[in-house]
Amino acid sequence: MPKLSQSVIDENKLGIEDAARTLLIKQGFHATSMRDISKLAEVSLGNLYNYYDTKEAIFESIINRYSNIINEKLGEIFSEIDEPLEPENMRKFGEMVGELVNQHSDFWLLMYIDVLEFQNRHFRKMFDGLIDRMRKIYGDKFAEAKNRGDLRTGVDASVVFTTAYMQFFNYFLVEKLFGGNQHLGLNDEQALNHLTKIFAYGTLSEEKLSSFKRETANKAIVG
Amino acid sequence: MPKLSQSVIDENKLGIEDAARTLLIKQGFHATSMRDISKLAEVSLGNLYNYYDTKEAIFESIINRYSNIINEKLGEIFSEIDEPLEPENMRKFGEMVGELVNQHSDFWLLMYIDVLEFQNRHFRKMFDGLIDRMRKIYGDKFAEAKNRGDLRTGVDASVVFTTAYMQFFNYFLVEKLFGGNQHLGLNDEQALNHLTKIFAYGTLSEEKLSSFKRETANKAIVG
DNA sequence: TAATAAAAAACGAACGTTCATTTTTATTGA
DNA sequence: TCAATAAAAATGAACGTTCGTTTTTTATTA
Repeated sequence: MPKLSQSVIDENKLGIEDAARTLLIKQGFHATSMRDISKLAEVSLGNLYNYYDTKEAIFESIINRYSNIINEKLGEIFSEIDEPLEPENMRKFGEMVGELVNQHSDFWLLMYIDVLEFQNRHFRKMFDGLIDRMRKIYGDKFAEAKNRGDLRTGVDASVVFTTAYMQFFNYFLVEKLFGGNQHLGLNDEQALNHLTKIFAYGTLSEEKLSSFKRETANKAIVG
Repeated sequence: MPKLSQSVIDENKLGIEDAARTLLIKQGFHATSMRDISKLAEVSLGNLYNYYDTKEAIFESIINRYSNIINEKLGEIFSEIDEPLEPENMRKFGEMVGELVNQHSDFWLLMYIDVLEFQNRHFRKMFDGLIDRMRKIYGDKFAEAKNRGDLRTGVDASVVFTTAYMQFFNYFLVEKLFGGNQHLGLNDEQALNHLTKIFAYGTLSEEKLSSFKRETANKAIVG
């Protein structure tokens, strides 16, 4: 029969990758066999090799496809946050990061597969130079906030926001994948409030803070 | 021959587990074969089964042994921190967590193996009820700090400290295993300073903070 | 009918585990 | 003190499966 149209090929590949992803996140890379994939995808074993050269090629294709989705979602999240340093917005940001993690936890399972099997070859770009990307998105806002005097001296807004991103991210990952079971002793709502509070206002009371400022010792830390 | 002395058995098991761990963290669970382990441990394939019932049993024994070491190291770290909320101490704490992560990054690779292959069955206890353990260790100190008025109102010291722990932990893990490559745009020393600053004093200037307090809106967040 | 997709069969290699056999050595009796 | 012994430890070939991949055969349709 003649060559399949590209759209049909794409559909078939999507079906295969859906099946493969389901299995991969459930049991890892090596524990997932090509026979498992062919069975779940309802495609013959041999035919898989008409679409992909190797098993790893399936894994890579899944990651590439999924990365695009995640980056898109992240872009949506960032675009919704216009004033990233406002506590309300930071909390909202954390909330959206939490939804992303919970809705797509399998994506991060794929990342762990990548860390273990491929030294994170395919996922390195997720974290490499993370702060530069934040600066690209919010650099102007950060500069404005600084000029307005919104920021404590010695604190870099892009570091704060990137740190907050990592913290929210990690909080929900631990809850979802690592059996955190309310590891902060709070439900998600309360945790979001508390984390936001810490990032915005810190821990120490103003009295304590000013007593610290009177001392000379903590040059590197006191800002 | 009569039974080997327990000390010899323990030595032999240690040798096997050292080899197995080396391979597991390099290539994952399913990619590591019993033959690989027997070769590196210089023990015959069959003899492995005199020491362990299954391959998974080797994995479990490694985790149990390693968990004890890590918990001991964590205990040492905690015991060195007498005033956990003092910025200097918090920074010191972060530094020690960093050393722990860097010296034992393979331990957390084992955790990712566990997440993928065994739904984190063996590692759940690492995070489950984490904050309760922190309260057990520092509860008195936290209460004292609160009574002294060191803490911003509405901020729970045990949440702060647990959060800081997670943040330090995650920062070094990302750098070590996920290709972070100075993902905060700072070297480790600077990052420690900056993170400590955030936890102690927060982000917002006092002017900004007081203007927030005048508003009625952010009841949940403003503390 | 010619070209291509899909399916089926087959490949050698490797897997975890078992087991008959050999080697080792702590104990024993003298 | 030291062979003899018996029980445990160590061995490596072999088992039945399963692996990723290749090759061959069959089905489909412009």
